[in-house]
Amino acid sequence: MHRVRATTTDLEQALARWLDRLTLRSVLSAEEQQALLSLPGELVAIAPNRDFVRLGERVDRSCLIVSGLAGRFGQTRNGERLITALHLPGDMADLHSVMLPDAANALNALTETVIYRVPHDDFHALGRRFPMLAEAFWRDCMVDAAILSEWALRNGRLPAKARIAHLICELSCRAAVSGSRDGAFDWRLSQIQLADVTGLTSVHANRMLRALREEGAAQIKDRRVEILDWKRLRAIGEFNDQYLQLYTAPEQS
Amino acid sequence: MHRVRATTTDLEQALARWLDRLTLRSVLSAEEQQALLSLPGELVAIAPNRDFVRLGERVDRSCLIVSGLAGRFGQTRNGERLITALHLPGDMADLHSVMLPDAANALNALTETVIYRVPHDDFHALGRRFPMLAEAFWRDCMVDAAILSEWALRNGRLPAKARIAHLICELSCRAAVSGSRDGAFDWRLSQIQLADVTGLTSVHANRMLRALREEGAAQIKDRRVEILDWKRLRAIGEFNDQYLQLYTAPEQS
DNA sequence: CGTTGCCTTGAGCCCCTTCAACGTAAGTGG
DNA sequence: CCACTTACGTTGAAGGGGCTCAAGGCAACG
Repeated sequence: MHRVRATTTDLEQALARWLDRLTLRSVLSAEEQQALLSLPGELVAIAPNRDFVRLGERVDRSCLIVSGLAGRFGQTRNGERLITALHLPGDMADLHSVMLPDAANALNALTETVIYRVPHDDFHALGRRFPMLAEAFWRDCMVDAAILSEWALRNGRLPAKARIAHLICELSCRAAVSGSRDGAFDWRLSQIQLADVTGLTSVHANRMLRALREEGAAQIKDRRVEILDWKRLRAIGEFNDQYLQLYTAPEQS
Repeated sequence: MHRVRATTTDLEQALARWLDRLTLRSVLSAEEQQALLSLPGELVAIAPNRDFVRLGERVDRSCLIVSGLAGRFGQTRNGERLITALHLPGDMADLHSVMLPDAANALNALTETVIYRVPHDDFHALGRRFPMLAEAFWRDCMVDAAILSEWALRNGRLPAKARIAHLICELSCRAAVSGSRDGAFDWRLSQIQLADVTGLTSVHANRMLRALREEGAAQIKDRRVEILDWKRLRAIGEFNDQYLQLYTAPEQS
């Protein structure tokens, strides 16, 4: 973990994406938007497979994912792991820590990842100065909670193949490849990590990926996923993007 | 569903409990506390097994559980259900709907339940007048999210018996029977509902309950659970109450 | 050019499900 | 007070989805 220079455009892009996420569901004035984009912080590069928030640690900053991919990890006594959240560039991965600074889960870089650490104090200051921003933060956290709730249902009640199909659909939507649904996008998850997201073993995840490939739904190759038949994949995963709240018209409240 | 009279003391108690929940983690002035206790609303009794928030519905009020027990339900295409949250008296079951009014999950009365419907407008007004209350609301939602995250881990990576033991431990803590851990408390969940919480079938939930009874960990009888050996139950369920945030000293921020 | 991490495939087993039957308690209407 | 219904709990037998264990392949990397 070391400080990073020369990626300011990446940072601007990530902040802009987060702003997009917020304005998708909350109404923010130009001044509020500018204040958000001016949040101070520190760019840090994290090596693959390293925690940048450790379990039980008390944190005083939240992490915006600038590039790469991050996961929230839970772990049982005998070392089995479950990933309870995935965070793409433009996600404020642990905004919740502003309210609950004692990390109940570790945050781990699943690939080479660059994060931007923003002090909690600045969120508090911003929220106090602009109540609508405070609302937007709260709302953003609730979207993450809605995703988690969907994951609980998926991992609790869907069979293995459906779980994987569902995840592919979700990441396709969140990566905003949209437009043509039959397309391809970056897939940085190893099969081991995929298994940790879906509550399976990597052996079985592998077999289910094969099944999805053989029936022409989707295939993963060279760190990319190709969606061969969106409708079929969506049907297998019983996927409905409503919970992602992507089309919630923000309302003045 | 009909209006209710004559339970004003129950209501006061439930509001007081919710206030306790909040002040456990947030610092609130006397004025803020009074404002919270004065929240307007409507008392409604819900018959067992009835939804009081329907899937997809747009809601404009949040529900405080006054008495009874409520569950948040997810459902797969072929009708399998999963309960992703349980709410006891004193819980504002869908405070999150203040930020996301489109219900992504149904809320269901698991027993005869009385709720107190508080208009979203009043939360907004309160949050604007008292920023610390807005923070307390946000924080309260994050505690529910932390519980959900733990449930995802439990249902995704623990075997059946451990899942049930874990749930019993959690509800024991949340019901605040505390003090002596080896004790008894109300248990209103049928085995079918227990299975829907833990992602099992009721048949297997039944067998695991028998196992827990036979090894002297806990037993359920006549709508009550008796914890026979707290340490053993806790070990079986790999339970650690940290995620419940019960001992988080509230800090001035 | 050995090491390391990940993907792939096979064989056998087990936890949990499915299916089915029966018991019990509470409620309901005659 | 008694048939009838309904909901829930209990138990057995059999099957399957996913796990475990094991081996081997490939690509990247130092």
